[in-house]
Amino acid sequence: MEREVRVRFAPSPTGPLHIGGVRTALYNFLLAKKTGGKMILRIEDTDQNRFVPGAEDYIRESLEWCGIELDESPWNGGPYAPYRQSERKPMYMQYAMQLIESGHAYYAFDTAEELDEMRERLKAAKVATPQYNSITRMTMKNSLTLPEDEVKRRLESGDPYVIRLKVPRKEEVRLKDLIRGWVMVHSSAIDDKVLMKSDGMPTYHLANIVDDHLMQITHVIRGEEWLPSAPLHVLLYRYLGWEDTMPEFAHLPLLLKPDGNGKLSKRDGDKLGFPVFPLRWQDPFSGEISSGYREAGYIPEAFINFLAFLGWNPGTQQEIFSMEELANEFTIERIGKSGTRFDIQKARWFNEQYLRAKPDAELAGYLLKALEEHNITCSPEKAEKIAGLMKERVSFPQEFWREAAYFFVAPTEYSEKVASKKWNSQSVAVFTDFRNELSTLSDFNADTVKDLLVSILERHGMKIGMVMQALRLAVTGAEAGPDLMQIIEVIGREETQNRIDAAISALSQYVTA
RNA sequence: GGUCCGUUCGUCUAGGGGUUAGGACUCCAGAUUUUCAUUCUGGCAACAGGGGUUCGAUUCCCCUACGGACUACCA
Repeated sequence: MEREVRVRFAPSPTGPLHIGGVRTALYNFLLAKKTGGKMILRIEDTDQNRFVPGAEDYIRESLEWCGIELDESPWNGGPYAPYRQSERKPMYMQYAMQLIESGHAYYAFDTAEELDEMRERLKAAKVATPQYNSITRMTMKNSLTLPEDEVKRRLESGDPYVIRLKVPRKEEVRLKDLIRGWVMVHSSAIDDKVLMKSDGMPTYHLANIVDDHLMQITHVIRGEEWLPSAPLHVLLYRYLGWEDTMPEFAHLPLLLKPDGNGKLSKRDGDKLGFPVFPLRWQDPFSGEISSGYREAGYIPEAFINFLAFLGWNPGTQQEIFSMEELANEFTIERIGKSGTRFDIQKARWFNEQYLRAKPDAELAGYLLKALEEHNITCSPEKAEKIAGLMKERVSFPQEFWREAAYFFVAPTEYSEKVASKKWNSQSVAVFTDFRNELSTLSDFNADTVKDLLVSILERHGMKIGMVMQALRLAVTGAEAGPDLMQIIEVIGREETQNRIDAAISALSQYVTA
């Protein structure tokens, strides 16, 4: 009997959700969606010292923006609630006790100073990896070395203690990773990890295994940084007697810096000028602001498409995928093994593709919003037309306003380059006729305006190429843009005439002969 | 340092014992356009190195180099 697929994304609310975390969440979601399974979100807040206000809301809002839907979460509940580890605190101790009783864990009373001392001592003795393990634990203060009655006394008197896993001295721990195949680690490389902290909270390792088991998780898809501790997790499943329902593991390759070495960090975004977080974030302590993809103008579907391809591909030539399509095509087998260098250029390209695929009416909304902020009124029809003219020349929605302001505001500055090269007495003569005869047009649209211009040019013995750039300059002040006749149609007859008049007087110094 | 993971164009990648090693982004050139952009066409550009195995390795194995992660009472 195949179990229903149940995957989880388990972030810590210690700050804004990193883009790598979003990808991890996405892959989990995709697997759930493909298999008709369930997607669970669990908040791993076992470290009270690292709690950051607002981080949990940020996670929630980020996933919503991305279109990653949760079947079970702290916010919409589920059959295995609660979904916050801090609220599950009472559940963990019994499993730690179970491990102590079966001889797989023990109490340890060492202070931080004593631990430091031990590590220093080992370092001085040139031990490669100073760690609390099968050998060193015999020199420390724990229930393996202390007399039974002293352990009892310490426990009863409330001495601070932790519970550590008793990792065997010599044992091969094997683990099958869906992406990497069999991974083998010798138990001597694993230290006696703390399972229960002295504050009564479990560590990640214990809480994670207990919750994944209790929540019937079938696949653990997480970042590669967890691979080294995965064998430890296998041990935990084994000692708890849960090995037969242990989830499958898939460790995702990391997202790397665009340049240089190392994994992608917050600093890289600042340095290279792109966001590393889905949403804008203001640090509640320092007030520092980090930019987000949403605010930068990325369309969530494009962002998701881009993210999906960072380490995964469908094996076909198709690149544009909706969430539905991604879910249909997704398989863990097609996730790559090697780290992925982050390339913002590709994200931008995806955004352009999505922007161009959107209907003009929808795009008009972006423009309308910007216009509102600038106190400019505009009909939806006009905004739609402008959006249609502009959409193939912008990468982000906010550029609709930035690049198309001349549709609403007459130019106050003119491109020096075009003015000096194209503005002359001949073109001024043509424009004078043109602005006057515009009034004679009974039907004012791009076609009739163009016909008029062509006939005037014929009269002057000139070709259209000789004046178009100058006319564009007069009307928009810019060197480039969409079809000029369309622009004129949009801004209207009178405004066009006014702008030509203004340009003729403003650019008179360029007229030489 | 130790353990583990990885290595195909600048980047994301397909492929896989015998291929002109394919695509996408970027970049360059040409065509189209009233300009710019779009679009179209074309171009530059890769199997980290050394040993094996094999008739034949980019593909399989080993070593080296390089890169990465981990090495906390953080996750």
